[in-house]
Amino acid sequence: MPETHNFTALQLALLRVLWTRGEATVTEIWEALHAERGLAQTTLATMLSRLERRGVVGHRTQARQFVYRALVTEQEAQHSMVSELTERLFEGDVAALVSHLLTAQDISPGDRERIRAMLDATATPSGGAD
Amino acid sequence: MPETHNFTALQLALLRVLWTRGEATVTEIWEALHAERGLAQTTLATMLSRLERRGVVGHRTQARQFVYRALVTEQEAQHSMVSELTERLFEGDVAALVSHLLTAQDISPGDRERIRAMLDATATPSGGAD
DNA sequence: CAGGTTGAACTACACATGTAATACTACAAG
DNA sequence: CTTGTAGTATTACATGTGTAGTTCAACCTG
Repeated sequence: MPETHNFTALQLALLRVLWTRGEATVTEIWEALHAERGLAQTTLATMLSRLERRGVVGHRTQARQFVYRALVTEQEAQHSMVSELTERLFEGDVAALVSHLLTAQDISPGDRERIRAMLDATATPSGGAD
Repeated sequence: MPETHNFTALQLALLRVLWTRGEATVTEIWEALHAERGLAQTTLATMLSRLERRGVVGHRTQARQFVYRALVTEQEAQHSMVSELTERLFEGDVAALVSHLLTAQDISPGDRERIRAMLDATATPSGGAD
C-alpha cells in the first residue's frame, strides 16, 4: 500500500466524484466535471486508466462500459496527503500547521469556534480506549 | 505573482536551506542536503536554475559563484500550499482540515494542548488588539 | 449482413520534475 | 601564455501529468 498518495487537483476531482457516488462511468464523471473543467471524455478516461494502473481506482465492466470505483477512501487520501504536507512544509509538526491555519487570514471566527468545539469533543479522554 | 506555489519535497528542502541561511551557494546547499538525500551538485544546480526561471529564487554572482536566495518567504509558501491543499482536499473548509488533524492518529496530546493554547492566544478579541 | 454508434485502447505531445553527465568558460598559478 | 580547476550551462533521459485525437472492437439497427 502506498503510504503517500500525492493527488493533483484533477485526480482529486475524479476521486471526489467516485467517493460521492460510489461508482461512476467515464461519461458520468465527465458530466459531473465538464462544466467546471471543460475536459474531453478521453482525457478523463486516460486519467482513470492511469489511476487504475497505480491501484488508486478499479473498475468492473457493465455492458461494455467501465464502471469505476475508488480503491482508496477519502479518509486515506486526506490522511496521507495531510501527513505529507505536514512533513514537507512543517517538518512533521502538526501543531505548527494548525498554528499557521489559525494565524492565516483565511480563517473565519466561525471556523475558530468550530475548531474549539472539535477540540473539546476530541479532548484527551480521561479513561480513553485505543 | 504566482498565487499557488506547489513545491515538491526537494524544492522545499532547497528553499528551507535558503530560508535558514538567507543566502547560499550551490555547494553550501549541497553540503546541507547531500547527507540525507545524496544528490549530485549538478542536480541541485539544475533545480536551482529551474526555480530561478520560475521566479522562486534569485541569485547574485560573487567571484563567479552564484549565491542564491529565496524570493518567496516561508510564510508565503506555507500559506499558498496550505490553502491549495485545503482547497483541493477539503473544498476550502479550513475547519474540516483541522478536524481531520484532530481525529487523525498522528497528533499527540501535547499537540492538542498547544493548539488549544494557540486558539486562546488568537481568540477573537472581545475588544483586544490585533 | 452492413454500417453507424459507442466506448475503450493506443498514440501523441508539451511541460515539470528528479537525476546527472558532459561541455564550456574564465580565473589562478606556474 | 598554457593549463588546471572550479563552477555554470547545456544536454539527456525517465517518469508523471494534462490534454486529446485516432484507432479499434463490438453491439445495435435497418
